[in-house]
Amino acid sequence: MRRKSLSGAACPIARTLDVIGDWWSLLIVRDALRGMRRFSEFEKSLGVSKNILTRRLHALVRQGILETAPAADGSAYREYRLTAKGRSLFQVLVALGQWGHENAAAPAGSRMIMVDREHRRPVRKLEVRASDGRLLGPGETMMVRIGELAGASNTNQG
Amino acid sequence: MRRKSLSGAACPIARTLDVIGDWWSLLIVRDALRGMRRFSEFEKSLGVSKNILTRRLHALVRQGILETAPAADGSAYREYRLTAKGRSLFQVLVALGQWGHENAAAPAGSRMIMVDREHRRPVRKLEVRASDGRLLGPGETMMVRIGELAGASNTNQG
DNA sequence: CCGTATCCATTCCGATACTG
DNA sequence: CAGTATCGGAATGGATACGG
Repeated sequence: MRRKSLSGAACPIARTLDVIGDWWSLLIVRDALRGMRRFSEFEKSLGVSKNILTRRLHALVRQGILETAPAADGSAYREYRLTAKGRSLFQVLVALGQWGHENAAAPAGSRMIMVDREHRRPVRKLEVRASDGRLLGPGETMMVRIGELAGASNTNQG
Repeated sequence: MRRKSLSGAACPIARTLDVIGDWWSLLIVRDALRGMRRFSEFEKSLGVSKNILTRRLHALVRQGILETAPAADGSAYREYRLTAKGRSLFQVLVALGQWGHENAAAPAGSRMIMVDREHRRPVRKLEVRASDGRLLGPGETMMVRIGELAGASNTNQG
């Protein structure tokens, strides 16, 4: 039988899960927060097949989390942008990232990226300094507090 | 073909979704944070059939989010308690609740409950005062900030 | 009360092939 | 590049019946 809808639940947690409780949606939003807009970007990042990417993208648009616009590069295609409603999922992703960081082992060699909380995009140029003021170089690590971390990597699978 | 596992993903968000990305898990954790421990409590609260509740419960135990212990009431059965790992999902639920509160309409007449952040349980006795110091009574509402809110209701579906 | 065991319907995901 | 159209396999959810 069909899965029960929770869209009318009194609990806001349940209602949220009804909207973005599925697997791919949050990963798409994550990538969108990183600045991705084009179909092929999502496809490459997620390693998902076109048909289900299309389905998820359309579902997110239907729910007002993404919106389409003419592609910025002038091509005949559209791009997918987060709405305000979609951007506000940022907090959810921070919490998920933080939990995973602390409770699910990362594969060797993986790295985090920093996200600009104000502009809600990945920070591409960043100076990181240790407590003694020394500038950290590539390969060095430091602890960061929740809220500064949105989690990500440079691989193509998640 | 089979859904790809993200347990080895470099991104902590993806790893988290691999663990608790499914529908029921977070709702069970939510109820556990409210103090529920017994099979029948979850069953009644979620309105889920026994067989899938069993499946989800066991999965959560396997992943170290819940653990079983002899029932506190001395009966022959077990109860399910959150581990530290499970309790730390609190932040995720707060974020989900906050988003739903702001972006998914609540049905008429639904109410929120307050959660004690330190003990991570619902607050059963609570004085709520308006900015002028007046004590709010039943049926009155006020805005609360994220972090004070974990979302819930008094219905049996979510 | 707390499950286990079946059975069925639906949904979801992935591969592949095809199109403008 | 950005999809659409099928297809099959697998996991999921729900109903129900049964047992300790």
